[in-house]
Amino acid sequence: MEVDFSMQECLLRHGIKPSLQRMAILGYLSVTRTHPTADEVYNALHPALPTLSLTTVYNTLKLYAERGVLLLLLVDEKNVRFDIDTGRHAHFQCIECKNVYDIQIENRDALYKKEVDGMKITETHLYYKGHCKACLFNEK
Amino acid sequence: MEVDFSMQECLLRHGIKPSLQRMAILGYLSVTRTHPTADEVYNALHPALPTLSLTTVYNTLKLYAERGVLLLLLVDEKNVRFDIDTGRHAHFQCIECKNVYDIQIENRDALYKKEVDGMKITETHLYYKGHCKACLFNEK
DNA sequence: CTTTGTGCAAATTCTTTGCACCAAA
DNA sequence: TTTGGTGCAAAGAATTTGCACAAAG
Repeated sequence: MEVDFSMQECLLRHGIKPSLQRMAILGYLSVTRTHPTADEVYNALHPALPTLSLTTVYNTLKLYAERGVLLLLLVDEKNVRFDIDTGRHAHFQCIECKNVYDIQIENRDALYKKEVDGMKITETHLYYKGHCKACLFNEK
Repeated sequence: MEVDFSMQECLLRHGIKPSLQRMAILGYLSVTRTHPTADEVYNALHPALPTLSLTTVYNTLKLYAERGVLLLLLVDEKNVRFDIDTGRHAHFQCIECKNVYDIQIENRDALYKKEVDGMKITETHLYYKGHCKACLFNEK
C-alpha cells in the first residue's frame, strides 16, 4: 500500500502514531462505505497483511472511537459497527440482508441539539430499520 | 402479585399465552421506566420469583420483541435494552452513569417516514449520548 | 534503553441452544 | 395426550485482557 499523507495527518491530528496496521485499518474504513464490523475489517485486511491480528483491529477501532476518528454504530443487535464518516447523517439497516446504508437528514439543526432537559448532548444517532431495495425486489 | 387483566389482555392481543413468568416480566417492564437489560429484569424479579431463569427472561423478551409488545433499544454498546413504551419517542443515555432516559421528539412526522430512497422503513430510532443532570452536578 | 504497539492465547460477557421435565388444554 | 413453557447446563459469539515479544524513537 502506498503511503497516504492525508491519512497520516488525520491520525497525527488525533494524537495517534501512524503504524502500518493503523494506516491499513483507516485506509480500509475510508475506502469501504459498508460500516463494517471489527471482524469484517480483519477479514478484509488479513489476506494482504497476514500478521494482522483481530486484537489489533479491536484495539485500533477502540482507539479511533475514543479519539473521535470514527463513530460507533449501534444499529445491529449482534455487532458494533464503525463509521469513518463522522458528519451528520442517518443510517438504515435492512433487516433481511443486514446491510447498512447512509441516509441524508433533512433538517439537521432541529435534530442535533446541544442539550435537552438540562442534559448535555455529545452524540446524536438516527437510524431506521426495514427492507432495502434489493431485498424488496428479490421477494417479488 | 395480583392478576392484572390489562396485562393479560395485552399478551392475548399479541397472541401470547400469559404465564406467570411472562406476566411478571411484563409487569416489571410496565412499572420501571429504566429500559432494563435482560439481566436487570432477571435480577429484579428473581428474589420474588426464585424459580425464574435467565433463559426464560431472554426467551420472553425475544418473544415480546417479535410480537411487537416492546422494542429493542440499541443505545448501549454492551447490552441490548428493552422498552415497553412503543410510542414515538427518543432516548438519551448518559455516558457516565449509563442510565437511559426518554425524550420527547418535536416534529415526529418529519422523522417517522414510511420509506426513504425506495427502502421500506419499519422502525425509527433516535437517541442521544452525553451527560445527564445528576452526573453534571456531581462533577462540580 | 525506554516506551509503545502488536499478537497470541485465555478469559469474560452476553446471548442462544439442546434437552428434559412440567403444566395446561 | 399433546402442545407448549420453563429452566438447567452447555455452547456460541463478540469483545477484552494479560503477557511476551517486537518495533520505533
